[in-house]
Amino acid sequence: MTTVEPVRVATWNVNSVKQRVPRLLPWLDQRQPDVVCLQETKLADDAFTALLEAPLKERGYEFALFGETQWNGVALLSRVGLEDVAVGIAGAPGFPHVEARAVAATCGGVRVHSLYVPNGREPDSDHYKYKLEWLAALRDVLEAGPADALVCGDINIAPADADLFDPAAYIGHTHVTEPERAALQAIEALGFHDVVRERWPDKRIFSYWDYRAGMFHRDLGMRIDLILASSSVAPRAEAAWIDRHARKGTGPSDHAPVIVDLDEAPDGDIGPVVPPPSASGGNKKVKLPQSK
DNA sequence: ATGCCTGAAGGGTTCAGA
Repeated sequence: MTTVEPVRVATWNVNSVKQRVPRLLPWLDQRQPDVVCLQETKLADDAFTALLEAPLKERGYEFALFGETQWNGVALLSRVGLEDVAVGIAGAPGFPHVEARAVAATCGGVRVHSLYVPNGREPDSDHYKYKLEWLAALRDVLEAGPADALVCGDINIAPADADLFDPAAYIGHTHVTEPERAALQAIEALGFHDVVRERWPDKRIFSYWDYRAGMFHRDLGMRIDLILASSSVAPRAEAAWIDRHARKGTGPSDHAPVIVDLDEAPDGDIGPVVPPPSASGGNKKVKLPQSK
């Protein structure tokens, strides 16, 4: 079933949800997202539930979790339905055990993936190979999945040099190598659109700033947290931005949330919105906004 | 120094992050 309501979707690497509760709950109240993908929760599922079940339920959210005690951990919050939850990426390798890096569900008619892609550490390391294999498995899952989909999360790849404060400083490092960017492009070749970059083609926009050395205040960051919308969903993206405000102040994550507002499903999915002229009598004509 | 912060585990320090 396809939703007819506008939906606000966000993704945020919170760098320990336990430490971030004083920022997360006010941010939910302020931004009112309908679907929230969290990464680096760093909390086992029972501890997450004990910590957040009450405040999330109070705000109308159901949630799906894939956590572990120390590292990684992803979550998916939704107040527009949470169906067919899938934990992990089928066919993806572990390191060596399967890490808590993916959870997906269908929310308001859209398949939403909350992802924490492996870091890669050093090019050609075992961890780097793991990252590339993991991304290849993700691509296959997306190819086999529903057409209406959103890929959200800490992708740990800067799609282009414009997504780095100092491209020269990153040459030879992970997040920018050709195989990593090719893995992202293989996902985009399925029809996925980087909706934030498409909305702000020339803007300096980052989603991560190192805690050290005043990097945020000097706006020296990277854009590695992405929302990719499938070809059927991308036209519904009415707004797309990075919520830099959430990186300010006391006790922030080192990542900022990324937010996309989806307008209601297109006419073809929900029937005509405007009645035919013969049924509208003497209504004056109005100029409709051009669809993008 | 070549990780300048931050967080987790668990122990008085180490590993991880990008």
